[in-house]
Amino acid sequence: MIKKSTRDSILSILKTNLRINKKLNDVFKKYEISEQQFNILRILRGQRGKPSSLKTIQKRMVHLMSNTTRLVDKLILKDFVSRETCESNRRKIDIFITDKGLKFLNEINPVIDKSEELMTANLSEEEKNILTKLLNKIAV
Amino acid sequence: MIKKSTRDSILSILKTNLRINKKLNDVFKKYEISEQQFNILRILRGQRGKPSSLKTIQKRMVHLMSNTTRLVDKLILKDFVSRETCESNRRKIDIFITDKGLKFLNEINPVIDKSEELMTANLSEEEKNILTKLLNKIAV
DNA sequence: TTAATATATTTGTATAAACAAAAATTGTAT
DNA sequence: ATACAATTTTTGTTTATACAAATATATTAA
Repeated sequence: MIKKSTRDSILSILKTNLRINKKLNDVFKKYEISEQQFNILRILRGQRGKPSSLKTIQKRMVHLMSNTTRLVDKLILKDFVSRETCESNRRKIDIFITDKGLKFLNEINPVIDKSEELMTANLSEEEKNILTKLLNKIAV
Repeated sequence: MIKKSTRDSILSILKTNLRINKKLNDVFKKYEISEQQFNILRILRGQRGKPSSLKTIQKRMVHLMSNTTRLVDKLILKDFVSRETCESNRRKIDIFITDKGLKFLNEINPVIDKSEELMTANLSEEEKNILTKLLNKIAV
């Protein structure tokens, strides 16, 4: 028999995740980008000019999924990233964020940030830290 | 500027959710059922013989999504649920769990329960309760 | 009764995801 | 050098998801 505290906590995580995603997706939808595309842009920005390979992006993505290729395709269509084959290892491709991509990020990022602050507004600093600590002990 | 505690806590929720889903999906995959189908079966079992409409199921589902019809289709193919139009309101359909569905649930449920207990094994009772309480204050 | 509105479900369609297999390149052992 | 394995990316295919529109029935108001 499963403990009530266990079931409740797991269920709360799943449900809270859904609520968060819903709120975030409202923003993403408004800016006509998907959450995954947004995450890729942020990973690329973090590189500060250095290129990333698909593999690197994939490893860092929150939603590690198979089709980074096609996600990047879509970002290229929007002219948010560029792609060229890596000189030193021609299996790899180098992916960069463009100025347009950076500009877009600068526009949407504060909106996302504000949404996240709002979502956690009922928690104190300490509570947020406790929450993070507890979550990091789950399913490790 | 977003607070580190905010970003960390939100990110922890998203990532923990992914880890949990991964573990649960391992079980679901082994039993050749999807998480959503499993949840529908549990909702139906909770009815103890009383029928549910699609609407009812949809409202109770963790992943409230549009296509409950097609999920039920799949459960019918497996002979886990039955469907008939409601006599008193012919817009509705009555959905029941079959004996085969119940038997299946009894088989997979303890495996899921055990997986959930394992995932939260690093937390005490009290910690799990705190976690649930904190999560329920987010994105409400 | 008829029309308008609301409710419940189904269907169509476009997009995304999961997964496996293929293709291209590199590294290694013999 | 050749063959074999490993790495990285791409492609194909099946299934799932989101969303809108369509269908069927019921309810309400004139």
